[in-house]
Amino acid sequence: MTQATTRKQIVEAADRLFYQQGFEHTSFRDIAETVKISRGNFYHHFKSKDDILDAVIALRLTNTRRMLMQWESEAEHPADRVRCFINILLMNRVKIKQYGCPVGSLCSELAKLEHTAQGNANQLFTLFRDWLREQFILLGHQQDADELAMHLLARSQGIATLANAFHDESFIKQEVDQLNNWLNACF
Amino acid sequence: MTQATTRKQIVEAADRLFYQQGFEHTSFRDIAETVKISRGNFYHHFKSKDDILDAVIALRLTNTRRMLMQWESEAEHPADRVRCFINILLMNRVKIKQYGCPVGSLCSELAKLEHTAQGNANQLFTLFRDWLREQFILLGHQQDADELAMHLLARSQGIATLANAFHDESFIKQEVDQLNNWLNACF
DNA sequence: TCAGAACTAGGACAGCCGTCCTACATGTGA
DNA sequence: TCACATGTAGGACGGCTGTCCTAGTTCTGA
Repeated sequence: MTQATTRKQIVEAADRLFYQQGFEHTSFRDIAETVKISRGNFYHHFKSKDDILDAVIALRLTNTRRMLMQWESEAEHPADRVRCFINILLMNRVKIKQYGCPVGSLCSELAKLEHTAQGNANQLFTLFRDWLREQFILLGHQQDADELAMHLLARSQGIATLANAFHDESFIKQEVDQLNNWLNACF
Repeated sequence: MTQATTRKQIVEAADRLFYQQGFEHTSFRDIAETVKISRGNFYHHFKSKDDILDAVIALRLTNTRRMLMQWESEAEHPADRVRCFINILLMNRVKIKQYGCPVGSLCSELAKLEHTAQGNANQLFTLFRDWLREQFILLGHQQDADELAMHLLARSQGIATLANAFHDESFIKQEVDQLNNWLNACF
């Protein structure tokens, strides 16, 4: 197997496991068993566990950028683009119910660990924040675009946290309706 | 030192450390150094680490109940009581910026660990949920009291998560203003 | 064909984890 | 005063952690 594919498999397994079990709670053994690779062999591809975390965050950043670009091309009207964002709560509701939001839970964990990768992980939030702000500007909210973007991000985070805590999918639907109403009142 | 005081010290130190560093990331050594007690000596007071977690959750439940009762006695009008709830975001804004919400971050972590104490920790959320629902009923929202309670809880969680991720206190103030406006529109 | 790079397996390593044990100190009530 | 419960210190334990090493295999290009 080429280096590229093995490395990719490791990063993708780590991505999944970090989301499901948390970064600290996921050991090299867990990843090794998933990828079916020798435990001591990671260091040919990564120089430390933190290095894997960096790669996972980089992967998520790339995937997120791609998703945002796709939303832009799929939906012409900025309001429809924001609706795409709101809709991921619905689309991922089963996983959110089980594991919460991948961005929020990672940032929370790294904050508690005082981990140096905090800044990198927060870039995931910043990506959404900047993109949403852009859309709100296009909707005529030059003054309060960032405030609206942050408000929407916060609402989404709260929905994910409570849906996870109460293991309740229907709460997501209920709140997504309210978010769409809120958005419609924005323009 | 009597058993009661040592036990209390352990629980209070664990409470603080679990909040600041997370449950898994906090070791017996950490707690032992804080309380200045021998590491192997915990088992005279607790039979396992999970046992300490149970005691910490019990402590938080007691403190929360006391706080809710105090709000009820301090504020006659249900809207003012809900304002007390909203205000803890402001009062605890420095700690929230640093460590997030103690309830939300604990529940998120335990969910990822698939820990048996998940249910106990969620009781903290339920405590607030039931109490808020009660207030909304008194405000004349018999039909959607629980929905409003969950909505407010989710908003608070989101605010805490983002304030923590962006290390931004001012965002809390900004959103608390919006929450108060939302509450005023409720009755 | 063959040298050298790329890759892998498996185990050694130091250190930390939660847990448990034993020996000792302290306090308390008869 | 003394027996006994209560509380404590310190270290042993098995197991897991991330990291590193070495020996062997596989691949690749001249």
